[in-house]
Amino acid sequence: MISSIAELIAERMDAMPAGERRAAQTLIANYPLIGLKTVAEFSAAAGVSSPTILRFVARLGFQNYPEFQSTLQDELAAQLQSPATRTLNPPSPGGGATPPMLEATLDNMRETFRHLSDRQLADIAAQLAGRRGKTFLIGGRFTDPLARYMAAHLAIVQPEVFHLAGQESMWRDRLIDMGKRDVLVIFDIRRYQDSLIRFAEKAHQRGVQIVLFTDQWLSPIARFARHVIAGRTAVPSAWDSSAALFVVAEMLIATVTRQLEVEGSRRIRAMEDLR
Amino acid sequence: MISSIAELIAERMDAMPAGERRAAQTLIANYPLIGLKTVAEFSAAAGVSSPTILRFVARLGFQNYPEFQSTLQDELAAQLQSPATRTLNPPSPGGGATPPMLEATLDNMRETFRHLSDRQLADIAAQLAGRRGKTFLIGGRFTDPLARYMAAHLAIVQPEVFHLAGQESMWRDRLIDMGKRDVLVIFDIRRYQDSLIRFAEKAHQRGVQIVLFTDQWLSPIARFARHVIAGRTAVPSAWDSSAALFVVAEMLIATVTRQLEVEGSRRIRAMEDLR
DNA sequence: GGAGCGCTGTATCGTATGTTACGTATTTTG
DNA sequence: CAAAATACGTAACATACGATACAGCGCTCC
Repeated sequence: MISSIAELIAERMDAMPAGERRAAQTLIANYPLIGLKTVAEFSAAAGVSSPTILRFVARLGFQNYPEFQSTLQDELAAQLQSPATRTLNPPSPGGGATPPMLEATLDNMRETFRHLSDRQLADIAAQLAGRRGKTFLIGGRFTDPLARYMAAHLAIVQPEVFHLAGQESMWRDRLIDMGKRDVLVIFDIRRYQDSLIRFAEKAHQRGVQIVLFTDQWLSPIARFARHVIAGRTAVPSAWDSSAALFVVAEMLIATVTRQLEVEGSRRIRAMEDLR
Repeated sequence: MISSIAELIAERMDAMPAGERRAAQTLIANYPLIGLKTVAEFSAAAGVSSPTILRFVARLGFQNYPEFQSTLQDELAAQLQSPATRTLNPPSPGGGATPPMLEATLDNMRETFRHLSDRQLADIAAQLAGRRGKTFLIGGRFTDPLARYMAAHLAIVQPEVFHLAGQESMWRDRLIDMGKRDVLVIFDIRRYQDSLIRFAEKAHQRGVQIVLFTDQWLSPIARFARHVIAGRTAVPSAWDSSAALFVVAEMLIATVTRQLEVEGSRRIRAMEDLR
């Protein structure tokens, strides 16, 4: 089974004429980036003419150059998105091999945070801690527990935190209470739920600031969101993993708590007195 | 010092208008491949028009789109040629190293799994997948969302999965339905809740098999539990982290799903038909 | 409430890019 | 060694891509 273009080339290289073989070699040498550049650049790097490059990709079975490039890009995307192939990983102490699923989860978290700036986290935390308005949280079928988890914590350090639960009609009616001073935290990963999208749109129209937790393919809600957190979800399982989003949520909780330290601890003490 | 485009974007994202921010987000979400495609494809993915994409790259300081693409390619080339620098020197967009909290969370997971044998996980999964009895899930104040999350998934691949919600009196009465063929999954970390402990004890007396998710100090429920999963919870935050337990839960969900593959997929198909 | 500014999308334009035709060079074969 | 076939590059072509001008719209700030 031939999976990558590199293999395909290696297999047919011998059956190629001299010029095309040079093209093949230069492509392998700096794989796959040369193939993503223009035909002119490729041909210059290989020291052959443009038509030779085109004949080369034609011989590989592609209809035209763009098709060849698309395939290369897809291949690259697969490589980048599953860093499982990465050789360097912190060696698991104790000698026991870490299960693939844990491996993937840890990678997901690292990847997620790699694309998440401190600045962005700080901004979101500030928005949540800024006590000017109310905070609403809601999630989809599988992610609603994350919304609950976050709500459970935030509700302790500050007032006016509401988790939107129950039937759609229930929380849709809560829109009436939302304004531009308020924040709506939404969790939505594939398959994106229409009800949530509609809700987000209406909230957006009312000027509500939306913080979206989604996957790397971005829920359509991203269109309405002030802040978007894109977590990696791919794991060797029948389900997507929300673990990375969970960790981001915990970090936000921690940051918000720290910012509200003074009032927060006062609240907590008052709460304990109430028991 | 700004080395990657991702950093550059993270820094200027806030100063961007809505449309360009959407472009930035989609680029970050599938970094960097979208940026290597044509302007038309990029704009379609971001849900904006082509000129917005061009204004976006212009704002990043590039003279034109090809220049932007070249920079992305160079960056990618550097990454591909030395995969070592990728993990050792993770170019986090914020410019800083991995945040301490993420560091601690990752450590927690590794530690948690180090003390968790495959055998134990397999046993628990078998217990959950063994379809002889019902499955109940419940959690404490902060961990109940984890119970919900697990219940949401398990309920799809097998029947008779119940999350115990609402007031204490509610689920206490459900004890009547529980017997020795049933499994009760409990999440309980500090500060351990009396109500949960009482509930676990009564369930144990009825012969219910208890699977306990707790922290490293072990909830008192451990005494009644058939299986105990002790997750690390310490992080530099005012709160404990449930992330490790979350990951264990996800892994169990995955394993159970795999074991029930045949019946599970039949169930899923039947469910989709019902829509 | 009105005027000004800034952002965004539509439509058009110029051009760089991939593609093809054709002539020359090079190798292969009888 | 000659003749044919294949390979390669030059040059002309068409398409699709990036770039730009302009108008509509919403937003902010007097």
